[in-house]
Amino acid sequence: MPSGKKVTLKDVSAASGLSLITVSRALRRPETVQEETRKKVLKTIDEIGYVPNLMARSLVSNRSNMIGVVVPILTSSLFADFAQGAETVLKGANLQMLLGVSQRSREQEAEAVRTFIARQADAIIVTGFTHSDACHKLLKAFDGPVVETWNLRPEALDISVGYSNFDASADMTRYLIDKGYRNIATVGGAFENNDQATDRQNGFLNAMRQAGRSVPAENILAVPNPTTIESGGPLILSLMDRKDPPDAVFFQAELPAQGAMMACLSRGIRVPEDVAIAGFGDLSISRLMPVPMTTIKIRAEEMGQRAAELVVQRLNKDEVPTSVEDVGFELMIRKSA
Amino acid sequence: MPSGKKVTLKDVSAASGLSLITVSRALRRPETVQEETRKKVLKTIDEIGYVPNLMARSLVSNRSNMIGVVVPILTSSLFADFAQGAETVLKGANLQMLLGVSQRSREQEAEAVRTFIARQADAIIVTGFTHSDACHKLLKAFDGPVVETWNLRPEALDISVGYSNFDASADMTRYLIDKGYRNIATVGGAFENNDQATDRQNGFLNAMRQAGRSVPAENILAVPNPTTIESGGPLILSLMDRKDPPDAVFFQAELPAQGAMMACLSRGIRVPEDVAIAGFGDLSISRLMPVPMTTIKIRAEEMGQRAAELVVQRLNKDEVPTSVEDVGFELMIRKSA
DNA sequence: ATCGAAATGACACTCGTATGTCATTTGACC
DNA sequence: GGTCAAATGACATACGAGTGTCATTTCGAT
Repeated sequence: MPSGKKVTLKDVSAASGLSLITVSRALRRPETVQEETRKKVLKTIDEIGYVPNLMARSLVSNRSNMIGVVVPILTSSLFADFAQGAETVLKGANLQMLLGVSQRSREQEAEAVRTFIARQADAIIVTGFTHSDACHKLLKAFDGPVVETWNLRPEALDISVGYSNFDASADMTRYLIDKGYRNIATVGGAFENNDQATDRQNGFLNAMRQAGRSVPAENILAVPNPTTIESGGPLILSLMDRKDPPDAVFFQAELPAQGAMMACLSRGIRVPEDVAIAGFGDLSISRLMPVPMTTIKIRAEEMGQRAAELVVQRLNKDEVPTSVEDVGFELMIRKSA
Repeated sequence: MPSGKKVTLKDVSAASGLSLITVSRALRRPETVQEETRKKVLKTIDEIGYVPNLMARSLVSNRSNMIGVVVPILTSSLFADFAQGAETVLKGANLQMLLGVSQRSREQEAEAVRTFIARQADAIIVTGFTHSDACHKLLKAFDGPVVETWNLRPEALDISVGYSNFDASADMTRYLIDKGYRNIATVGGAFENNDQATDRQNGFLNAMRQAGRSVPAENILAVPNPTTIESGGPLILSLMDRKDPPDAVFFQAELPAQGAMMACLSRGIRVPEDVAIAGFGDLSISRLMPVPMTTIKIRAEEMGQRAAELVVQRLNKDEVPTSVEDVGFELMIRKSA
């Protein structure tokens, strides 16, 4: 273990022969000390390797400069994009991101939020609007900006940055209907504690209803949580084995859609001739697949950036004009449907 | 902004009518207070929503329970897996992960490390062995476990957990040679400040040399940093347009390999008949591609877990038997080469 | 009622940094 | 040598939690 001990301001003071106060001033208000003194301090700091203790500083200033961010999982491109977007903006504002992973469990989300609060985070960014009572209470009592992301809902706690999962899903469904598909199945996933997934499902059902289409129960399917590329293949193959197979399948998550397409192609099932496939999420590979995927593009990185930007604005006491920001989505009509 | 003010132990004391000391004891050494008192304290805490200030606690205990982790990028499945692995283990040990993204820049890495130290992180986990002088100095002076990951190198600072990029690359190269490919090209990427990429390149070159194969300069290619799925297609198409195109291309990164395969297939270039493609990284889709990808599996999540586990062990003052841990890799021989 | 132990409280001090008030030193200028 | 401002220093206090020492209160057992 590389070892040195903690070097404090006091050590800098001792090593430089200057008083603690002067050293402190040289760093915090350089204009109040002589240039020469300041240089001496900086030189000493460099020599003995002093790094200021931000925790102690935070205790005094009542600002930790840390921002808590909760994501359901990291190992999903979109959430990684989101986290990366947030991290970039936060770093630019000299803020440290605290990352928590909830695994889509309300308890883990609450635990992460509790930890952020205990660590004196200045703001908290969470995914979705579905929280446990405890978590809700914590966030409401929290003294700082709270951003809910990845969806739009009326019951926002404070700020929200997202897109309408309901509308996105409904738009895609309408597109499929307009395209003339008559036997449309849908595959949801990761419903637990997940308003995004629920809204996607409802968006589909609503659009179908509005078009006067009934949806037989066997056309509403789901893959286990977390959604993976592996789950799509077996599912669509079992669908295609039916005597009245669907002519279109709308996957409410991208990975299973990709897996489904791969499975179809390797079984000689043509996409979209034999079955159309639509996804949700638009990963970078989707466009390059053997049959480019028709899907919904989500601006995950931008969402992370905006969430962070709004936090920064709030913390700087600038007003935040709108507290609900819709970053939108985009139907990517390609070949697969 | 949800608002409440900071609630301190003192407030609990006031609200409960108990002295500060008793409240403190009720929490820290429950056996020294009466059961009834303890309950009263807990009830008050719940009522007024007290959350302990871990920063203040850390100041005294000299332990922040935060662990800094630097990754080059988050938006790469493997690094996300790695971070997720680390996060899971750290959370299990009641440790908070501080995530820093270096974008493969030495300066940003150094900056992240400096921040971790300033925030009193108890341990630091970095990617690779290539650090700026400043960063190296910081890590050497750091008073806590330092883990270098994603490679194995003799010049480790402290602990290291990784696999041999050199060997992995060399193994794949030998496999291609043994398979009878005679005109093998390679595509590297993200070489800047990246010992992993460098070692992969050298592993290839070394294996070729040992097999008595010369590698013409035009067979050594690179994609820009960061590596993307988009870069693979144009590159392999230009290769295949040569009058003496390679019969195998070893991509030292997975995404360009995937992009290359997709591009070939949509151009009617058969894989592996017209050109074999090998990758490095084995993302979950690789196995499911139209032509399953021959590649090298890296245990990214496990690497993150082990790095975190070793940190936890060290912090618990248990001995860490080996300070160099090889998590290995695996050649995944599939159809594409 | 008395004794003793357990429970609780009071006070001082620590961690590293920051700041406000006031005192002292330094140096330049006349 | 005297004056004044700038630079520096000393001291106290704060942030929130925690500990050590010692004093006081409470309560049960005798």
